[in-house]
Amino acid sequence: MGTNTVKSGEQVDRQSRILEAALDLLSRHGISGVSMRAVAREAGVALGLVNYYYDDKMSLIRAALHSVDEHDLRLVAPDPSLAPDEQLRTALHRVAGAELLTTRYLSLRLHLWALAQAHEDFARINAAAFDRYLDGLAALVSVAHPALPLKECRDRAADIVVVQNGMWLTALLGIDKAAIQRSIARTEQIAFAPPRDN
Amino acid sequence: MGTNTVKSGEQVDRQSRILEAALDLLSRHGISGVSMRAVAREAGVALGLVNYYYDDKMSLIRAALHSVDEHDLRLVAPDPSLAPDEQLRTALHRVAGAELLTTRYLSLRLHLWALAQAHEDFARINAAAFDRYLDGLAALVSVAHPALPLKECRDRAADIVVVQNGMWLTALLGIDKAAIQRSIARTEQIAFAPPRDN
DNA sequence: CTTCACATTGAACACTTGTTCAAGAAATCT
DNA sequence: AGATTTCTTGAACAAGTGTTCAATGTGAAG
Repeated sequence: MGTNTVKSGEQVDRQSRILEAALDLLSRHGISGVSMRAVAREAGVALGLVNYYYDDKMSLIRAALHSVDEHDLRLVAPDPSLAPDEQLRTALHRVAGAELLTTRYLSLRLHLWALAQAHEDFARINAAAFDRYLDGLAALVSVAHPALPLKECRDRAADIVVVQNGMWLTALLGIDKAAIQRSIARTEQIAFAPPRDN
Repeated sequence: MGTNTVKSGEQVDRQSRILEAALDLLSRHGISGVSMRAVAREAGVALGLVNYYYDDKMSLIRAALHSVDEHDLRLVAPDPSLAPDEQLRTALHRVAGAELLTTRYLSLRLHLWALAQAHEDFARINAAAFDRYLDGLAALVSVAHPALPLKECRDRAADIVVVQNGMWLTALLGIDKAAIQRSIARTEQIAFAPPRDN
């Protein structure tokens, strides 16, 4: 068991090819474009193999959701090689980076949100991932702003997330880049604001 | 022709019952929950009648999209009975009002966005509606802030929309109301900021 | 009344869907 | 080598899909 022995050719293992195909179809055509047959075709495998690696269609979508959630979490992962406030600043800028503002990722995120609205099962997974993201962001704020009470850090993280979600959504609708840049500046402003004034 | 003669009973005309059913199903179960049969069942009519009023499934969804877009536009409609800055302020508060933060509307909006991502056809309609919304908001800003150049008004409107989209999305994910309230304050801050400082 | 346009029905069509399964290929083990 | 476990295939099935259409109901105009 353990890691599979490498196949003779150089092709990736079929299971992740299948998952990748599902992610691609989901981002391009939405959930109604993700049929087991379409996934099999896109991955270049037989229909039966999709059901071999993933019991259900549900399991397949769940795996896709999980993979995107993991990707999201990496956005707010601490980077010890940077100064505290640089960690926070680069994290805030990452959400408008080239890889992220790619339509594929944004579209994927949108379709998964929509899916979470439709199925209680996905809603739970999504909410949990969202909380972890919020925690990660709050931690970055706290490290960059040690004097700030934790409650306030979480509030700021929540405020930042609102703007970030707005940026993601608005980027999908094709608004001008300038508004995105101004919104990034706004998240920085929230993050690095003086400790409170009331 | 013209308005139909009123049916004997007090029930609404079937066409709008069908559209309403489609909206309901879309908001609750997403696009894959909207089958012609499900719509007919929900509306309490026979299957054939759905295809009688709407040629396609596409036409039905298009009508749903159109109806929500109209609702969106009404959010930024000018209200001559109010003072200019009150018009803008109430419009900004409306997006977090009880009717709007209802899950049904938000969910609908989300699923329609997702649909627009999947079908070029819907994408165009959606983009056009989005532009009209942006124009409406920019007009409100302009009226409340007569000295401000029009370009600046549009920029502020774009910034506000980013935050509003974020609020809508985040409300769906069930974040605390406090963050929403702070975000509304942020939109006001953007709208009523002094004319520029650089 | 008859006529006629409109509204409404549900059966029927061809097609796609998710899932199962017996069969076979390929790798691993003894 | 054979034995065994793991992959991989595509046919088959029942259920669901959008769309069409001949049949019927309904109410107003002639």
